[in-house]
Amino acid sequence: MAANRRPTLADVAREVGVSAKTVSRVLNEDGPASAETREQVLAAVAKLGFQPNLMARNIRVGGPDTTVGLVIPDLANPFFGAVARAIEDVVGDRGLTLLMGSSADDPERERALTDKFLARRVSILIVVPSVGAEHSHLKSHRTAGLPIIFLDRPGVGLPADSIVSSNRAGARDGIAHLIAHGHHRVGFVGDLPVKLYTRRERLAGYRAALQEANIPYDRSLVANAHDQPGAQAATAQLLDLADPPTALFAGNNIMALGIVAELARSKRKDVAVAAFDDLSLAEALEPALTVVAQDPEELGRSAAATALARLDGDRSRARTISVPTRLIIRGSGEQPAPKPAEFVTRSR
Amino acid sequence: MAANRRPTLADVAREVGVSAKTVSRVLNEDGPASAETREQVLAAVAKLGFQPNLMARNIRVGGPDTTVGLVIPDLANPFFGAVARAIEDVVGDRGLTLLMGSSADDPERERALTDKFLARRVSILIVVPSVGAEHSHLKSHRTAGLPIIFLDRPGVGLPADSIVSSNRAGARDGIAHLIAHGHHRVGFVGDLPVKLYTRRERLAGYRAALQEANIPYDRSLVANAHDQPGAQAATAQLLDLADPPTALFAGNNIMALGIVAELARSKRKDVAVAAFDDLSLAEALEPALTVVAQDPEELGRSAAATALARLDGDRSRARTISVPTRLIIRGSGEQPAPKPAEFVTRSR
DNA sequence: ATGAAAGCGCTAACAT
DNA sequence: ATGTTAGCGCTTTCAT
Repeated sequence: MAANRRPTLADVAREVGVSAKTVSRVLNEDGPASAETREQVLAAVAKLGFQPNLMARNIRVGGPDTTVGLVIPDLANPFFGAVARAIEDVVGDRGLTLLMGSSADDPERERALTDKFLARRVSILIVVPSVGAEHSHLKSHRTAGLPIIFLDRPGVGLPADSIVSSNRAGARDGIAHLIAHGHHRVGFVGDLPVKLYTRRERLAGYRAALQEANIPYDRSLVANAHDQPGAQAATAQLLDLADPPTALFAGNNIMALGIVAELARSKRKDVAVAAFDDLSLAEALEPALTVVAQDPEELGRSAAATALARLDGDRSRARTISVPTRLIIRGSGEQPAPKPAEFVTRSR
Repeated sequence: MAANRRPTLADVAREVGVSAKTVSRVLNEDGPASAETREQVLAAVAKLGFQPNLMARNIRVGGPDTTVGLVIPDLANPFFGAVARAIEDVVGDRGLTLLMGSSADDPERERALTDKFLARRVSILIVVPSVGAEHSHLKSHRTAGLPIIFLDRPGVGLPADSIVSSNRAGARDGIAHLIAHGHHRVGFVGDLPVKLYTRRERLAGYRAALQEANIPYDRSLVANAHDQPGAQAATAQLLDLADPPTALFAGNNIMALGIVAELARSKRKDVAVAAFDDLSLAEALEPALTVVAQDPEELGRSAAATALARLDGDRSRARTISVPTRLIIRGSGEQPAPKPAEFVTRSR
């Protein structure tokens, strides 16, 4: 009825009539133990419902916990879900358990979470840095041998391994694809805040592609949004411009949802579209959505593998690993650009 | 350079020239402490990069850890991601940290994960039971006062709170919608294994709707798949039957992806479709996808709230809470049923 | 306002 | 094959 104290090693030992150490030995398959003792101990464990206190064990053993801490911005974003699954697969093979929590992209929550993980002595810390977060406080842990990996975005104030997508090149490829189909006015719908690493990199790729095609950068073609409804509104606004874009590029998967939703709502099939990051239904859209696909599995695997190598003593310089993206052409980028008659011929 | 030992309370105490207990007092804002001592301690903590060992603290204090353990089948499924986010929001307000891991729907991995959580003395355990898992071993923990909640599916062998969607009624509504538009041959694409609780409940809803409309159950219209490609293949097979379905119902979000993908691939717009669980792009499809939407946020909130009530001493009988679904009609269910003459000619 | 000693549950290092 | 002692890093209890 009442919350009775949980049984301890000593309780089991008393039940059987042996010492605590003997029970410990049986449970950890440490030193020898007679078959009879073992059985009695196991029986008592089952009878009492004993569950070893891992915290007490870890504190005595001194080593780190067999746990990997992962901080992501949003549990509900399938991109991070895929990354997390890949990490879990890799570290699971080493007997490590993945524990994850979300920062909601808030530096304070990120700090609180990492502190909790550190206080729990995780073996590995993998963080998707929040905008505005600073990481120099992790320096001592890193020098003390704790592998720290930044994922999707680089950390700030701490030389540590980073695993990122090749955002700039990927975005450039996507934009170039649109330009190749005759589009000179390409809208960019990016996420917020504008200081976000991935956002900046992808916008840089956008500008690079324009430059390569000798198309001037027009600030009014760049829109921002926090979420899908915002992206939807931003799309509507862009298309409402006096001199509107004939093609749109989504800065991430959420922005893509907004763009696609708005084009479907307004029944606009004449706008070419490409998006950064793949969507599960991209192929079923009409036209099917052309994307710059990231490789979340590879990001996760690479992060986990790098961390494990560090755990095994790799003390080489911190690396930044860039995971390539892949342009998947499905059709939405090939909507033809309207005849130039529409606007004044621009010099080139 | 080498992995130097992490500083402990004693190290900080030595640095300042006070006792360990004084440092402890300052850090936990326990007893009194002179302003000067406090500052010195805080300075030393910062200087040494001291991070209290939470495991050591918990072991001494004896209470449970300020942690909630969540076991889900798949980190990359956005449905569970949304549920997890809702749980985190609720328990976070109580200062609890959500830790989650995935069972891959494997009873053994589920057991290993729950054992780890128990060994870490989580305050709350929330589990999406794997198929074939048995939970009577959790009984002693529950009687010892640990809140245990089953999510999405009921547990086996243990009376504990369960939070589930109203699967049966939801599926019935979805099927009834298809039948109302003239469809008498409705295919069901369900996930595997067929023993899965949600799968069984939704199929029961399917059968109930047929019965209410006096349509005989035709086993050949029920297909199964593990994943999206499987669902795609199953869809193709169903449509290839001599007497094919004129409407399809997806048993979950993944199956829906497969059905939609296959219909897009084969350019079949004449098949009516409805799906259990919403998809992010459902509105942008042509026709837009009619769904029986679950409420993952409410599932998560409800699970968390129930758990917290238990933590606060609620000792009432275990409840099963059913979270209603909502039929969202978007058009895909209203494709007209073909005239009976049509499929006679389709003898190829 | 601060400190000393004891102990949380467990295991390392020595016994026997 | 098993038991004893000490101690992990922290907090409780009781001093001072």
